[in-house]
Amino acid sequence: MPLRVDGAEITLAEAGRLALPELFAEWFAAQGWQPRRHQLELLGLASRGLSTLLIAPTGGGKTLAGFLPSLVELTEARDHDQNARVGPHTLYISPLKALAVDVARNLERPVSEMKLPITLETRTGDTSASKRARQRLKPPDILMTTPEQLALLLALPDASRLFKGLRAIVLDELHAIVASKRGVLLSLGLARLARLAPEARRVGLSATVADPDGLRAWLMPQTPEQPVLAELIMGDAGANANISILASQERVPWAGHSARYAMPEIYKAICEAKMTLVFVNTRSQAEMIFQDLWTINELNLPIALHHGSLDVSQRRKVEAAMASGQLRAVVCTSTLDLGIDWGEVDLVINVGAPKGASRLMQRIGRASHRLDDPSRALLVPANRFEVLECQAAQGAAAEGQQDSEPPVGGKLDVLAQHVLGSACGEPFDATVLFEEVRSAYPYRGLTRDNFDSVLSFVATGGYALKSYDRYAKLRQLPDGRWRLAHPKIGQQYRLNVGTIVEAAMLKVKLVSARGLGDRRLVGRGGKILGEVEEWFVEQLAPGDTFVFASQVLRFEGLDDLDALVTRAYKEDPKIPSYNGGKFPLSTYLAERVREILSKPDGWRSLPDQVRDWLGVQDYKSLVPTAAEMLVETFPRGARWYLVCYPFEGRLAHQTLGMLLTRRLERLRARPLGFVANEYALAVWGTRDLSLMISSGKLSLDFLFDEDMLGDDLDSWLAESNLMKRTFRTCAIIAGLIERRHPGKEKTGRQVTFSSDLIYDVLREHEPTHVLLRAAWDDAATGLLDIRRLGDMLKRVKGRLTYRALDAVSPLAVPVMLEIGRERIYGEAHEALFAEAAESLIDEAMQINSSVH
DNA sequence: GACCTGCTGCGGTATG
Repeated sequence: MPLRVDGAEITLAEAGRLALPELFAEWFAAQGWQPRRHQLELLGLASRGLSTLLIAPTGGGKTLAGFLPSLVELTEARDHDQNARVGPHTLYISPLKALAVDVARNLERPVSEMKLPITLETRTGDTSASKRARQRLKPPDILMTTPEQLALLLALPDASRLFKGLRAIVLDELHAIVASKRGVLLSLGLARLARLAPEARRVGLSATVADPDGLRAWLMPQTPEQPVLAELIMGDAGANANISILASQERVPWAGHSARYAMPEIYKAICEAKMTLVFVNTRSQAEMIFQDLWTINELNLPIALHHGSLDVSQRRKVEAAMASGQLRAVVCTSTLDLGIDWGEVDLVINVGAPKGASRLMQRIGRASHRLDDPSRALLVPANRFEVLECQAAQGAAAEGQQDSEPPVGGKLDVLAQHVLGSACGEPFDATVLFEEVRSAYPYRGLTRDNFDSVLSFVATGGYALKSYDRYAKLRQLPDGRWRLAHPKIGQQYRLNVGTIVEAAMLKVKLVSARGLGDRRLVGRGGKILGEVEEWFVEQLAPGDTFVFASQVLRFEGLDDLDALVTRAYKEDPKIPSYNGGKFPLSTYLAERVREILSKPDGWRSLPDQVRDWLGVQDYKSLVPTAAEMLVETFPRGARWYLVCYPFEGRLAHQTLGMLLTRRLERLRARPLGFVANEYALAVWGTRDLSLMISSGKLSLDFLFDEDMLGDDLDSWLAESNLMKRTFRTCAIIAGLIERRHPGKEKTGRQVTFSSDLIYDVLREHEPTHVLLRAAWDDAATGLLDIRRLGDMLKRVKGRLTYRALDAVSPLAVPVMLEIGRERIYGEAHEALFAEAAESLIDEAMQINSSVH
């Protein structure tokens, strides 16, 4: 893209000389670099005090671009009141502590090489208390920190003094942060900064996203009238990624997610590359694949493991080994999605469903540092449906389509935390705070009513909890402003700041043991290997074995918050299981999968086995077009099954399943249970569903009508454990329940217990409590995916295609195989037989049976 | 005997 100055086209080098002070231009030249276009553009906008969103792929000097204007300003003392300034000139916010440290280290080089008169420091939870205290008195020019630390800094009594001189705020990995409650908290911090330092410009650094305007608005203080957008700079796109799908010689499984069939082929790809990242979707799968690779690792390649449940020290070791080029492969989860570029990765393997085009592109981007090198990636589908999903993702990548998550909207529990934090500094005026909060993009639509109920919750606990002293956190001064009820509450706030709420975890401690049975003596001291979720350990009996931290361990017993284990040499261990989040199949990829299905001409590019599968489906039942939804009924054993294919992801299907069974119950169809996967939903019962439909007793249009969302959702949800879990998170974030208290850590069980208790009290006495509403909002957008379900029901209205079949169809096999594998709603007490896979597949693929 | 799903991230301060 040519650059123009006063109408004349100029080269980048010339532009660099124009915009960059000589000192900087020389330094660039000494590196053998030319300033990139986006770096110069950002300099230009920053010099006019404009806030900017910079979207660029990794490896393009994006971070340096973000800091360049600050370095120049600080060097040239364009900043007039520099001597008067007490606080930092530039604030850098990263979602990862390690990234803040890494960026600081990278920035120190130009600063020291050019001998710039600039101080820069990091401040995270790892920073020593003494350094933090010193930083308050004498802050650096550039402070690099996390969203949580910003909240803490803003809660200091001298926050306004500290930030008055702030000139720039750099927000790294913005696309990732806005999609979480951490981003919501950060947006409130930014709104405060906008009041303390109205002149500070913002720089957002982001990967490519689906909707840049959403991020541009997120960056800016909003006014009620119309959205205010930051400037936008698009960095040059990198070379297109070279993505292939594993063409396996093996049989691709009908269901399951292990991808074990492909292990030799994955190993071969690792052997042929210099350095490979193997991304998987879950921690337990990372453990499993790592084990499998080791057993076939004939060449003894150095292969490592990296996921979020491993101890930090273990992870740092792997990272260091990677950076110094000692490893040939790392099996990892999304821990390595973001941040630092570790080493010279030249191949990315993604095992299992990609789930989303943007997520996949982010991962693949890890495979090239240099902009002009195409990244190489290999997708390994774990089952037949995933072949379709991989192809959808491959197509999306080729077209540069994005499906990144939009910013999370204003949450009431996060607001409650912020309101409390606001009172920690100086007393605040409610109306001033309300206006400030509304200038944060996620809260632009917040009503005064909602704000007031949050404020009253923080002040008193709300109507139902008013009589308990401990929930009264604010007092009103005679002039109407609000202050903390007690200084102790400020300390409580600081200890519990942040929006990350973890499941109850136990540390896994490797100890020594002697003897057998009752005489077994187990040591108490040992090395911490990492953490597993409490509920998993609760299922273990002493003597059980499981794989963790890439070794087989024997569970010995509990010691307070530790699970004691010893080394074991048994075969068939249990795999540790974590109850983590679930990434749903993105709507965008779902659409593409439906497109692929609906165009038989394109099936040629699919592997033979997958093509045959779809071919038989087409012959025996039907392969739906992109717009319609296929519903099939068929008998099997003593039951009748109804299978539908919305392709909307497991979460939405679970909710649909729950609602459908309730509706079928009312229609006297006697449903017994349902099971869902990412693509389909199966419901079954004892009555002849085909007959009910053909005789008009059961109308599919009625069954799938959108009004079902109003049906029983509320009553069902209120009773469910899911809602209690969600409430626990909101209650912790809002400060109703403390996770940490001076002097004592709470166990997960204690927290859960008090949370359940409060939940029941509120449900009975104050069903409209802010936190119940917050929890409902989270459940609706998260675990239940109600919006998506609603959109789907709208989409398929009047477009249901129905087939009454004699027997199971090929497309139904994967979801049918899920039966017996998981706990089934509605049929908890009935013993379920798992479907015998072979007979099910034979029946589905038989083509001489009669067809309706 | 084959089969097994479910991510990541942060976190205090004043005083002795």
